[in-house]
Amino acid sequence: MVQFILRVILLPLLSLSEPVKKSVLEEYGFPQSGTEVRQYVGHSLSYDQEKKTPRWVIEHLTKEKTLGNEDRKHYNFKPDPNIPAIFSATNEDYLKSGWSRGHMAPAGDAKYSPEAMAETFYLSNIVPQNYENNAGFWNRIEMYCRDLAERFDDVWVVSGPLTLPVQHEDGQKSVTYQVIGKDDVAVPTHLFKVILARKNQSAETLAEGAFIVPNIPISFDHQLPEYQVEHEDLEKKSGLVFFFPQVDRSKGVKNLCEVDTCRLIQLDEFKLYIAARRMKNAQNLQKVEKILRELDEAKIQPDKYILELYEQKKKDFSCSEPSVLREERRG
DNA sequence: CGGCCCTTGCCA
DNA sequence: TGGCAAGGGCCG
Repeated sequence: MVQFILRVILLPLLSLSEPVKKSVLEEYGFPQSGTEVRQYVGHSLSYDQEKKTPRWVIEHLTKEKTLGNEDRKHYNFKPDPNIPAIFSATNEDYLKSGWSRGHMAPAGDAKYSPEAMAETFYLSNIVPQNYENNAGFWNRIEMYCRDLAERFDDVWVVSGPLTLPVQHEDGQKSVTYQVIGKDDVAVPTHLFKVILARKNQSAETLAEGAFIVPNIPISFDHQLPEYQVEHEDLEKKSGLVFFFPQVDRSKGVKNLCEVDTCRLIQLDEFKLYIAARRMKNAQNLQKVEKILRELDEAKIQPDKYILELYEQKKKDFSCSEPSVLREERRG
């Protein structure tokens, strides 16, 4: 009888007062990693709350999206309102830091939509980038991607920062990277880009290239294939998997630089492009003349497009009523 | 195209 | 008065 009372009545009571011990995980939850994917009009990203930069940014580029007249001059960099302030970079972090605010999803890919363009200026889409790299080599890659969208129907681009290890003289390896501003925004040692292109929605035409670019000045005599790496190599270095779930890879993927050119614009072409841009925006005859003079000094032959612009501008500035600027030919 | 910086003008 | 937004000039 005593045994019965112990076993059937007391033990259950004891176990009720002393329930199965919960794990710390169950009791307190777990650290919120903040690795969820954020969706914007023109791009999606995973944000790195420690580094105060994106981890990766993906965009779907089409020929249509490269059209449009939205002007980046009307937009400013600002903290992403969707990211808690303690995890966000600020403009002050970048100011006089020696590093520029480099877009991952380029503003030039968002000219079709004011919302999309405004969102590319959120600091969640920005990493500290070397000035010359940003305006030069990286810019040329972005131009190549837009050009690629002319030849392919769908282009997906994944971009992001890397902090890669270096080997020291004693053979040991370590990861070090600069941080800037009061928020310690991480300066990447390298940037990566994965470019996937497809024609006519057919898996047979899939072509991909993966690239790792050091965050330093890279002159115009360098070309994209120099920085191409194996898909798996980038996955290993970045800790990311670039699998593009919406894309059928079963038929295999070709090497982008074998199927397409991977040719970046040359210095003369670049200067001509810049000159045409400036010509379009020039507000008086003196500036227009100066642009042509500088081209001449650089021994660059003006092309038909820029000469047409020149003639149009001359007319506009001599007449009292400027004619409406014609539709631009170049994106 | 990619950026920086200075001036202006507005408002609390 | 100081801070912010917009615009213009400048450079690669």
